[in-house]
Order: sequence, then C-alpha cells, then structure tokens
Amino acid sequence: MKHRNKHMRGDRMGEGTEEADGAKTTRISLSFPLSAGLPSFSAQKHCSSSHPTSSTNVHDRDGSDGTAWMGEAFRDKQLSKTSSKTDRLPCTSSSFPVDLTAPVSKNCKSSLSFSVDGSGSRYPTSPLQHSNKIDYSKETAGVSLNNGYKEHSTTETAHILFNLSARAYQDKGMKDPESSKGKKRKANSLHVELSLPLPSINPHSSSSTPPPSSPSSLSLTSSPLTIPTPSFHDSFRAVPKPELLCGVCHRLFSTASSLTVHMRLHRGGRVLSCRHCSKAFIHNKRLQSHEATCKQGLPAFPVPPKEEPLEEGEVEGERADEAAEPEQLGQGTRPGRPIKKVRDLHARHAGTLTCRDDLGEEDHFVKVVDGHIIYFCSVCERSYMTLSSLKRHSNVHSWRRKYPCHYCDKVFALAEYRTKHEVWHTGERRYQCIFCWEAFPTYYNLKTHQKAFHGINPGLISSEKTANGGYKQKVNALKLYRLLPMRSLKRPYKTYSQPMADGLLSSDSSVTLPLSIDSSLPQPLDTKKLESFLKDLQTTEPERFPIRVGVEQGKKLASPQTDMAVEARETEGSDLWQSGSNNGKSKTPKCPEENVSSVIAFAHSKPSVIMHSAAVSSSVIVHRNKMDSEERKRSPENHLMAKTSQKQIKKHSQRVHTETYRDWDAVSEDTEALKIRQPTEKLHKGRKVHNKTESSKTIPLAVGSEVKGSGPLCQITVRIGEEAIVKRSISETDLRRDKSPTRSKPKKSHLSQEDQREQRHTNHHQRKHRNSNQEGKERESKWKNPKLKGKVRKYFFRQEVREDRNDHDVEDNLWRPYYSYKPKRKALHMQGAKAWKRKLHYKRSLRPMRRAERLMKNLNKEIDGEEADEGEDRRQKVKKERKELSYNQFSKHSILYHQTTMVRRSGF
DNA sequence: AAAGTTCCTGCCATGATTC
DNA sequence: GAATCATGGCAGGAACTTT
Ligand SMILES: [Zn+2]
Ligand SMILES: [Zn+2]
Ligand SMILES: [Zn+2]
Repeated sequence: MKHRNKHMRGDRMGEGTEEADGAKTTRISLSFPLSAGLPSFSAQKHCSSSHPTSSTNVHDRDGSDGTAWMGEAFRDKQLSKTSSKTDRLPCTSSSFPVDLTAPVSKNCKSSLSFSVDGSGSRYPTSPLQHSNKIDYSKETAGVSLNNGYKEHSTTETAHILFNLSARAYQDKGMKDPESSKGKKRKANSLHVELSLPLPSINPHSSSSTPPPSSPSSLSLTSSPLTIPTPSFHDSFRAVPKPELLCGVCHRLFSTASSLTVHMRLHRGGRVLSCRHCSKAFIHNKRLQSHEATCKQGLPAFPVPPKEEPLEEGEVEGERADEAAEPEQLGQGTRPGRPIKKVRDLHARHAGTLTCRDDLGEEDHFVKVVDGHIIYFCSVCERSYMTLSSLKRHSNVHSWRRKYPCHYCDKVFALAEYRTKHEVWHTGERRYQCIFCWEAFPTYYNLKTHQKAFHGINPGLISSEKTANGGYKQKVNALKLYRLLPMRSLKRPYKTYSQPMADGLLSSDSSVTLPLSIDSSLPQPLDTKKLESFLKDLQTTEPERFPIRVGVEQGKKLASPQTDMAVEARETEGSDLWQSGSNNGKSKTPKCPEENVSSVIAFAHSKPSVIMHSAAVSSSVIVHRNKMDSEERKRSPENHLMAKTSQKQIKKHSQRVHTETYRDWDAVSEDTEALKIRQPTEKLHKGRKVHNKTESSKTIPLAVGSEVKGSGPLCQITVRIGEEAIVKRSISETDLRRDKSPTRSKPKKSHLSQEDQREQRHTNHHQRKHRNSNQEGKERESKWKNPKLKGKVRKYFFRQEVREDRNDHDVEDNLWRPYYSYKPKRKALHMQGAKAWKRKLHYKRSLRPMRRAERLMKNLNKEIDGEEADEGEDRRQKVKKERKELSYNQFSKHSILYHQTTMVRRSGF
C-alpha cells in the first residue's frame, strides 16, 4: 500500500525530472516574471519596499487581511522579524495598498509571494487577471480583471516555472537564506524563495536587512533580506534583534520565545525535575511549588506504563530525574549552549509514579540519544523529538481533550484533525492555485490539480520530511499556491486556568466565515448583488473586511473574502458565546448591516450565512453579528439564544435542537420559503466541487470564469442559532427570489426523510460510536461525493450533547476517527536502519492480521451483495462488528509486537 | 490499483501565564 | 517585560479507505 503511494510519488518525481534535486534545491527564481504563466503579480509597491511609511499604520490595521500574507512571506523569520508580535503582523492592507490581496490574513500563509519583483507585480494576480496590478480592492469594487490568463497554457506555465526553477537552482547558491532559516516555512513565505535572500545565513543580516529589496526580480538578489518592503511592517524595518538569531544555526526568529524553543533543539536538556514525579521544570520556583503539591498528591499513575528496561541513554522517569540533573542525561551538554536549563525533559516515566496532574495522564519516558532527548509515548512507544509533539500525541490515548466536529458527531483527538475535517462541512477552499486561481479544499486536491493541469512536479515544491515524518521545510521550497485565511480564525487559546474548556468544544457559533476565494464564481451569478453587497461591506469597513471579488473574464468573480472572521473564532467551550459578538480579540468585524441585505445576508447574532460558490470556488460569506429584525421575527429563538446566558442557551439549544430538525425539515421540503433552496441535481452536477472536473474545464482558460451555466451559484451555509447549519446550493434564480420574502422563514417543517435518516444516524452514533465510524463516513462521503452533493445536507450542532458527553462518560458515544483508536503503529518512520528493521518487523507481524482483515472485507462485500436488501443500518452494523473484530486482532497483535520489540529496541 | 482521506510529527507562531 | 508554557496550524508523506 504504501508502496502505492510511493509509487505515485515516484512517478511524479519522475515526471519532474529534476525533480528531486530541483526540488530540493530551489527554485527560486521565480521571479516571476512569470509573466508568463504565472500569475502576474502586480503591484509594486510592495516590493519596493518602500513603503516605509506606513509601516506603522500597517500594524495597526490588523492587517488582517490580506496583505498579510505578503508580509509574512517576506518576513520569514529569518528575516528580520522583529520580535514583537506586532511586527509580525503584517502588513495590512493598508500598507499595501495594492495589495493584496488577498485578504489573506496573516494567517494565511500563503505563499505566494512573489513579491519579489519589484517590478511589479507582486501580487499574484490571478491568471485571469493577468493584468497586473490588480488591486483586489478594486476588484471588489467590481472591477473586472481581465483574463489574460489564457495566454499561457498551463504547460507553458509549467515550463516557465520549471525553467525558473532550474535557473534558480543554479543561482541558488546564495539564496537560500531561507534554507538556513529553514523553517520558517510557514506560509507565507513566499516561498518562492525568491526572495529571500538572505544569503546565507547571516545572522544578521538577516535580520536586518530587510531592506526591501528592490524589486528584485527574480532573483533574489535582493538584499539579503529581502524584505521587500519595509514598509510592510514596521517590524521589518526594525532591525532584527541579534538575540533572535540562533547562534548555532544562525536562524533568525521573529520572537524571543520562538528562539527559545528553537534553542532547545540545539541543546540537550537540563532539567530541574520534581523528586517525586520527575517532572521537569525550567524555573526553580516552579519546581518548588510543584514539589510541594506533588508530595501530597503523588498519585500513582493509574496505568502503569510498561516497564521497559532502561537502556543506555534512556532516562527513566524518576531515575532520571533524580539523578537528575540534566547533565546526567547527557543532554545537557550539548555543545553549544547550555545555558539554560532545559526544560522539558520530563522524564516521566514509566514505571514509576508520576504526577497526574502535570502532564496528565500521558505518560512517557525519555531517552537520550546522542545528546538528543527523545520522548517516547509509553503507551505506543512512538518517539518524538519534541515534548510538545508527544503531548499532542498523547491525547490520542487519553482523550483528555476532545475536539468534536461542530457539524457532526465526530470527535477528534487533535484540534487540527477537526479543523481539517470540518472543511468538508463548510466547503471552505483555502488552497488556491496561483496559476489558475482555482481554490481547493485540501492540500492534496491542490497538488493533484497542479500536477494534472499545470504539470507541476510536487517535488519542486515539497519540503523535506524528518525521519520521523515531521515536517522540515525545504529551503527553497516554492509555494505555488496561496493559502487563504481560515474561515474561522484561530480560536483563542484557552486559558490555562480553565483547562477543560477546551475539551469540549462547543460549537461555536461564532462564526465563520470566510470564505474562500474561488475563483470561479459562475458568471451568471447574480454578481451584481454580490458586488454591491460586497462593496457595501467594503465601504463600510474596508479594512476589516477586505473583500475581494475576482473577476473572471471580464466578469467579476467574486471571491470576496470577508475576513470577518477575524474574529470569528471558533472557540471551544464557552468562549464561544462570548465571542459572539466580539470576540475576545478585538477584531470584531463590524458588518455593515444595512447594506448587506442584498443578497445573502442573514444575520443572526451568531448565525451566519456562508455562501460558497459552489462550483467554483468563489465564495462569499456574510456574517453578521446582529440579526436583523426580520430575522428575529423569524427566529426568535435564535435571538433569545443570543441573549441568554450560555447555560441557558445550551439548554435552550438542546430543546430547540429537536425543533430545529423539524423546522429544517420543513425547509427542505419547502425550501422556497427560505429561499435557500436545495440545489437541484442538475445544478450540482454542473459543479463539481472538486477539482477534477472543474478544474479541467476551467483551468486552461479562464478558469473560473466560465460560469457554469446552470450550476449552482453558490453554496450557502446557514446557522440558525447554534442549532443547525444548512448547506444548500443556490442558483441564480434562487438568489433573485431570495430577495426578501423568502426569508420569511422557514418555519418548521419536518425533516426530510433523509434528514431523519441522518438523525437516526446520529442517535445511533451516540449509542455506539465506534461502530458508527463507518456511518459517519458515509454521511461525510455524501458531502464529499460530488454526486451526492446535490442533496441537501444538514448538519446539526450537537453541542449540548457533546458537552454532556464530555463531561461525563458519554464520550464513548462519540464517533472517533478510525485511526484514533487503533494503537499507533508508528514506526515506519523511525529513524535509522534500526527503525527500518523494526518497521519491517512490524509489517511482517501485521501481515496476518491484514490478511484477516482483507478476508473480512471480502466477506463483507459478498454479504453486502447478498443482503442488498437489508437495511443499510444492518449492513453497517455487520461491517462494524467485523471491523471491530479485526481491530481487536490488531490490538492483540500490536501488543504482542510491542512486547517483542521493545526488548529489542535499544536505544534508538 | 488508483484515487482520495486521515493520520502523523517536526517546527513554528502566538496567546496565556509565570517569573 | 521577558521567559516559559500551551495550543494549534502547516507541510507533506505515510497509513488507510474507498472506488
Ligand atoms: Zn502513544
Ligand atoms: Zn463533521
Ligand atoms: Zn491551477
């Protein structure tokens, strides 16, 4: 299996040809001039660094949007980045007037950055646009861009890119600044490496230099730092603090804390650990206070970890600790820097006692290998380079925190998983191809698209991975896509003091929003309305909501993005409610309520409406904090909810929840009432959400531009209170109709049968979550499956339910990802030859089990065929049971494996 | 087998907390 | 204010499922 993948990869690589090397090395060059095919970038200002002026301003703005991405790109840590957060921020739009674009917020890490050039374009314009300089803002305004895109065929583009890459590669020598820095990765960076230049690592220069480079074109030549525009950010301007430069690897960091964390990589750890539980601390005081409490409690670890002989270098909890001192661990002394105590080593360990409170239940042990601390999960023995990775991982065993999907019953052990999963519900497309502007929901989709339509060799852009599967940014990795801001902004971190909050997330009502830009909104779209709407928004609060409308082929595409979100964060837990209006973060978007009306604006306090352009990608999301009177009338309950206290709300919601079902049901039948109609089949057919179909059509030319005639114009997601979310595709006509009346409200109706089915499904899930896995998937797949998209999809929030579960034991009823409850197999990535051996061993051991599974599968198929008539439920049930069976086998097997292999493992 | 989805993990940004 | 801690996003390949 994996082979398969490898295969694929291999193929791709092959295609690329230079692939690997090329890839690894750089690419860069892109300057983009690409005129050619690459999107053009417009503008210049940025680059020019110039803008000194604004810098300050920039900050202020939140920048949210858009521009940020650019800034970041440049910023790259390496660059200077000042440490202050603010600095980071980027540029706001204001700063760049032009810019951007995309409203990508800082979050966005988009990469594209092309900034580079001074010449001009920095912003990527969509291919369509081609012309340069496009101000998105203008776009919003309705400007249409042109589509010049066609001029270059995709192949050409690829070609160009390729050439550039090659060139870059040659030049590369210098460039890599990033490389050195490495990681920064993130996003934004332009990755294009282009820029960047820090020639090498210089430490400083780096930082400093941010001089905007001139627009360099291509090359990165720009000064080392490249930060194109100082103006972007003040920060940029600021000279990097020397302290932020890693003395070991010369990497530059934007913040002191980042550097601190980074330094841990270079030094081993020194630890101040608790005598009782061996927990490590950096601060003595903390240790002391901890010990005081630890003595008392000292709970024994509930589940004693397996005892494993200590191997060399291994630190076993207490032993390690006690002995403690870091130095003993070996780590301590890593060349370089000793200095601070290292922290984190918790040598918790296994066998012995541990303090529960601290890390919690997770228990792990540490081994020091070659001066490096490696953290092992005592449950599955996976190894981690960082404690944070281990902690994160530990939740898959402990489920101390649960991250339930806001739209369905699934629960994830990692917030990230949930985030990714929810994309399927929201339809958000954040990965935008810079060549054709088409946006995709997942990275995978994007890559697939680029490979297929633009001939992009993934190898060129990919980063390296660590032995353990971790991400290692490639130095010059090019990012040929833009990562649009998340529709729901990041949720505020929970307060530590209220640890549990997180565990249960509530769905937040908050909102969401945002959208993705797709490039393609169907032309027919009633764009005017949208435009006006957007305009209004913009006008109202331009800064906050940058809306962009892309125009395609002369038409506008709307891809407005409103970042409203800025704050819409999904908060987990109670925070949500608070966030409703203003989230903690200040940025509450203000919505111009008045204007909005036009098309789609439904506003509830929390409720939000999201329009996604279905077919293509553009999407518009309107979110309003307040409900308008109309809305209120219609849904008084919602209104109330908004006001009620959280608790009340929850209770209320629960009650309403059921009602809602009915209501929505009615809606579905009566769709007209809402005006949000269910998309008709044909509409859906027209749009394929995913790339494939769509892309094929669009890409070459104006990508999105073509509107798909009959296709749905957009997809709308409506949240009614916290209770439900309804997604529907709407056609132009629908929009028209929509106008006001419709809103009149859907009153309660009954759920459609399908919905009812779903509901049953849900219940079923609750009863037996594990078995429901499959079911959940089916449901999800419906959504994902283009064919099924036409159907109305409703997602109900079960926040209340979830909470209850969380609080108590109901958790078991939640659906959990398949992976989660299997013992992890890890291993494959382990490091070194030993790892491979182990891996092989593991695989071998798995064979029998897999074989059994396969047999079961086949059996299932047969049965399915035979029992075709039987209810789906029943079939599923059978399947599940079988699966479980197989799972059990697997578990046993795994255990065995561990038992046998642990012994063999020797220090790494 | 291919296509698609989910899991995984090193690294980093960033908010919260503690010193 | 700085250092530390916690959380979560990201890349992109591995692992796994579905077609
Ligand atoms: Zn584990
Ligand atoms: Zn879900
Ligand atoms: Zn494309």
